[in-house]
Amino acid sequence: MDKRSEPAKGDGVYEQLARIGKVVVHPKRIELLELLCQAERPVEALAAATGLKLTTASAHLQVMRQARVVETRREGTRVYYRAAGGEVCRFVTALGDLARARLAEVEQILREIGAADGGAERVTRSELLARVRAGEVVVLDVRPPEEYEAGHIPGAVSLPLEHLEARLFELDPDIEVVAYCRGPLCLLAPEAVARLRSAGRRARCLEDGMPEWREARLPVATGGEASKGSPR
Amino acid sequence: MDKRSEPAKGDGVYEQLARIGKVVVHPKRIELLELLCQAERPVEALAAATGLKLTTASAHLQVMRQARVVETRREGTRVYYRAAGGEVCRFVTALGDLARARLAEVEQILREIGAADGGAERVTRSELLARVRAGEVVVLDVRPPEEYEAGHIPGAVSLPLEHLEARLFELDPDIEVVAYCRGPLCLLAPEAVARLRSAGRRARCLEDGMPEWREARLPVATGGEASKGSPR
DNA sequence: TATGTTATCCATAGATCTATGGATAAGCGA
DNA sequence: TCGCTTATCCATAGATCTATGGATAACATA
Repeated sequence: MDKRSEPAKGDGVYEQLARIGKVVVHPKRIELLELLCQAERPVEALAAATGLKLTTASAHLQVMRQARVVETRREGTRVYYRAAGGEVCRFVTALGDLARARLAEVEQILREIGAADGGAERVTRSELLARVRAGEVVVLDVRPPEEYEAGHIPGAVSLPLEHLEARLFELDPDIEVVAYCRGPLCLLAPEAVARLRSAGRRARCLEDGMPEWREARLPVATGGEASKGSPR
Repeated sequence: MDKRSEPAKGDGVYEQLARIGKVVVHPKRIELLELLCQAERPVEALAAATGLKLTTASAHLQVMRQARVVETRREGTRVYYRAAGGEVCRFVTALGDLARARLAEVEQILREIGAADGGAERVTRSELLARVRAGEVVVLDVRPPEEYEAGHIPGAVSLPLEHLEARLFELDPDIEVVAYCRGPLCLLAPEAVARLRSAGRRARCLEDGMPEWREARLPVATGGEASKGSPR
């Protein structure tokens, strides 16, 4: 008669799968999950990033935790949430791929917002590897610093979108820029490329983003940049 | 003011993803989707297979259709539903993988029902390929005939679980049997293996099932068997 | 111990979802 | 055109989900 304990409820396998499905039925939860696939964050930051009230965000996170797709870590008075493993990111990626493939609306929206501008001209991962090795391009990580620190392409420069103009001088004008961000649905890199181009630079987006890079088993670096930033 | 038309509703990208998420929030819809990843079927068959009333099944299928994860084909008075593409199956697979990885309950349930019995002793796809080439094993497709016809491992014998005992004589007792079914969550192959063993045969399950085989880009045959069954 | 910060818990009103029976529609064959 | 089969549409009652404000809990620090 154990009816209140959270883990069990329906005992069929499909009821269990639906527990996870529940996570992706709400737009904000998908957004949260995508953020958590980039880096861990405290509740407050997640609420701010998604435009949710603190209590609402917390409630959503509880749902996700019950489904075991996120885990937490406490640090003082703060609780850091993170994706509970590679399968989680793979699942979100599969969801995104499916949506892009089947829902014309998605591509449409991406186009309208301008994210699709680089669609035909994205750099493949293997091309990037070759050209970066040859010193022909510089790689730009335009995500927020905490995501960069949680994992980035080795050798990439962290330059969050909001500092792009201010720190433009750091980039050699004669070398092409390849920007990347969270993934195909993320607008950061396309926006960066647009701005770089209007500043007269050569710039392109990388195909996909960090999760896909990781998934391709390519090397990932963590922590701050060696050359700049306080190593705190 | 266009508020009733189905495709648009929320226009953010995440609202669109949630349209698809909605499909997997209900256990029965996941079950339907998994069936549809194996073969197309008319509504009535789907209702029967999942234990739903016709109208309820139809309602679920409408939801899935709105999300564009299934497509239909009309044949006389019957409407055949099918998964809307490879991304759909990939998505369901990712969901299953995630559930197995994160929800201990799933493995637990599978074990209880007996599906996990072959866990440690499943045959990998590459091993199967090698041994079947060497003529050391016979491959058994224990799914319903319509699923076999929609796509099976080349050379596999169709022997639906319910006919296993009746047609046991067709199998050479001296050669090992490798059975496969829909995937890691499907109970057909494990059950078949259990029965074969209790009949004194050597038998094992293939890892995963048909969708994963397909996903691995291995060859897939369609239609009935060359040797038996009307070729209609 | 008192205070402030960060997050969770709780109750609830309003919105959304599900199952179901009855009516309707689309094909098929006589 | 008249049944007959298969599937969809419609209205609805009951269940479930979401957002939110207020209370509570867990820490840190003075």
